Amino acid sequence: MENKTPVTLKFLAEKLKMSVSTVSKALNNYPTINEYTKKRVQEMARDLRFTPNKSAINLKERKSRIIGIILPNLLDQYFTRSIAGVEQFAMQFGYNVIISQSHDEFEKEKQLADMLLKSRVDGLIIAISKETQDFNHLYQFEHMGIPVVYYARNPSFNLNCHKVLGNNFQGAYLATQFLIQRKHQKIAYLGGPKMINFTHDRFNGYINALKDNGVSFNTELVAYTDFNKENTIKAIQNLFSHPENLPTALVAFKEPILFDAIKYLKSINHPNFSQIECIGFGNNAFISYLDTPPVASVEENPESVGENAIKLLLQLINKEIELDHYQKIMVDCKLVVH
Amino acid sequence: MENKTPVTLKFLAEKLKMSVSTVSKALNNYPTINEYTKKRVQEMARDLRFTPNKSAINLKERKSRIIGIILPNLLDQYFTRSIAGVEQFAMQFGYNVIISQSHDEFEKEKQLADMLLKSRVDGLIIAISKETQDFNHLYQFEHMGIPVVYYARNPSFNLNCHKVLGNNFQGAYLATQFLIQRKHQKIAYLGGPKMINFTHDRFNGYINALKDNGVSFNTELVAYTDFNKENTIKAIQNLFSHPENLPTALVAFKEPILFDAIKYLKSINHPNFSQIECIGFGNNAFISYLDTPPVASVEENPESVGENAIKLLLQLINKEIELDHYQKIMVDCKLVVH
DNA sequence: TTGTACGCGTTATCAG
DNA sequence: CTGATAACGCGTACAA
Repeated sequence: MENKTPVTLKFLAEKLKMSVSTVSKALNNYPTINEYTKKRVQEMARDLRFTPNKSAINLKERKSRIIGIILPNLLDQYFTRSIAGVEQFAMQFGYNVIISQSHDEFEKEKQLADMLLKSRVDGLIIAISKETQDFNHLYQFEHMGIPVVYYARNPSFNLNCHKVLGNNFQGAYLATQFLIQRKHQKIAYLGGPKMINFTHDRFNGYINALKDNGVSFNTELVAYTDFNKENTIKAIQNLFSHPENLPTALVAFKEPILFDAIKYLKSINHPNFSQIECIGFGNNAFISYLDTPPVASVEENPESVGENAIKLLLQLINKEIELDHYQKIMVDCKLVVH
Repeated sequence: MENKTPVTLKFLAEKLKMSVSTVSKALNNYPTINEYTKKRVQEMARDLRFTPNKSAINLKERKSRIIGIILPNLLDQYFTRSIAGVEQFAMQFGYNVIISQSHDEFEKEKQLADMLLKSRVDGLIIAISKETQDFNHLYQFEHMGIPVVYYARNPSFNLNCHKVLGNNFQGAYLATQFLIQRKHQKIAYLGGPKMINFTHDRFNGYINALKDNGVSFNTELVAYTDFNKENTIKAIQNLFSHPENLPTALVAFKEPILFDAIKYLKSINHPNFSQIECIGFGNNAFISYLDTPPVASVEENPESVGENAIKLLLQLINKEIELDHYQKIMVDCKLVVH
């Protein structure tokens, strides 16, 4: 099946003994083209499987109808779920989506940003890597008039940018309040890496829920970990090391980490294990398979976060919102009781 | 920050009072350009943040250095894991990757294929949707000389194409053999949707392991389900409905389904529950949190499947392998004991 | 060593 | 109703 000559407009035109412009117009259903001519052209195009070259169109139109997404990790369900929200809306408005993962590395993120810039995406949605402190690779986009929406992960506080974020404060507040209503007074908080700045918001939600409900706060009930299992165990050991302040409940910043914690407590046969009630962020589908599941989960609605991000981005692309009129959208969490 | 004039080669040339071609050559480090000129051009390009327009280059070079990936679902860890293998290798050879999900719908898959075709990807890696029977949308690629590698999911038997598949036969064989070695004689097989054709391979692996080890086969020990929990429960009820043929072990085609099965058996307090040993395909990371985990998992090495797919695709792109010299690569599974 | 001219595939303008 | 022509941004033979 030789294919020396790609099927282009010119090729069709030669076959049909017409001009390239007529062929183009016929295919695009211009009203000024004779019906019979249209038929001929369109049939020939179909038979020869003519496929318009998007690069040529992009070049001409000076836009690509492509949205770029950069996210840290496709193995994290939060992000894959968020994509669904983006995709659906983008498609609906005639945009395609390029998904790429930074693996939480700054260098990789920069590389991906450059590639998307060269591809002249019409907009970028990004959840920054945990290493990202410098934003030059992203400023470039705005410098070229390409809108960027930061989502899921909050960049440094004083950065002027468009953001769509989960309401971490409210999520942690809900969780803590729920546990208080279940008569817990010693509620521990297990936080995440401090450089991920939603850690603070969640902590504040926890603190405020305590305060608003008249439960006293105790630093012995707070510990931090990262995504490393051993560090989580250390943190848990810490939390449970004060006999006069033994936690009866636990709020954790992320579910898999919570699972590690539960597993550990169970493994050491913690005396009050069966009374301890836990809540984590995530609402992982696997919870239904656990024998000692968390009492509830903070559902972060990542699809909705993605949807809000793409909606905002499309408004920016269509200039319904000024590029430098920075928006901040918060998506509320929901408490799901198991 | 106005940006009326996009920074193009022409723009740079005017600024520098040189010709466009000189600028182009300088940026591409042509040996025929004076060192001093190069310096000037490159500095100016950097200062003005010149970013080459990929559409223009694609048009000129008649290729995009982009690989398209279509897969059914980003929520399935098998597929997201497989992407890692593809990405790494593609990047290394200067290719970028466009990931898109068909949501296991034929129409969506067709739509995505068309868009990738228009984008003139240099190659396509696809795990077909479960609805895909017709392959015209994929033939188009080969018709235009663009190689396609089918991976993870096996298209209909008599389709001539390049394939990279998990060795499902071997995986099921390993699992069954392992259970036999642990003295099981009544090993049930829980298969998946019949239209997903690896179901047959796995069943054959099961059968052959039985035969090779002198264990008799019994149809009462075989049932099929899909991804619906209720159907799984029905299948399990079926398997355990013959008192004279009660399974003591179970091989399941996919882990989440196996978890449903285990959960059900536990919920009804099946008398010999604690003796039953199970193995499923997947090796899900959450297994470590289960109280009654499968005794082992069939690790399908999706990263390796992805890696083999991209390697093959690159060979096809580089014409190291003829487009119509169809290849079939099998990636072995590994048994992981928990 | 640098510049000129052309073409990649498409669409839009304007003339016929 | 149809066709010639220019332009989008870039790379490269060929000319100077």
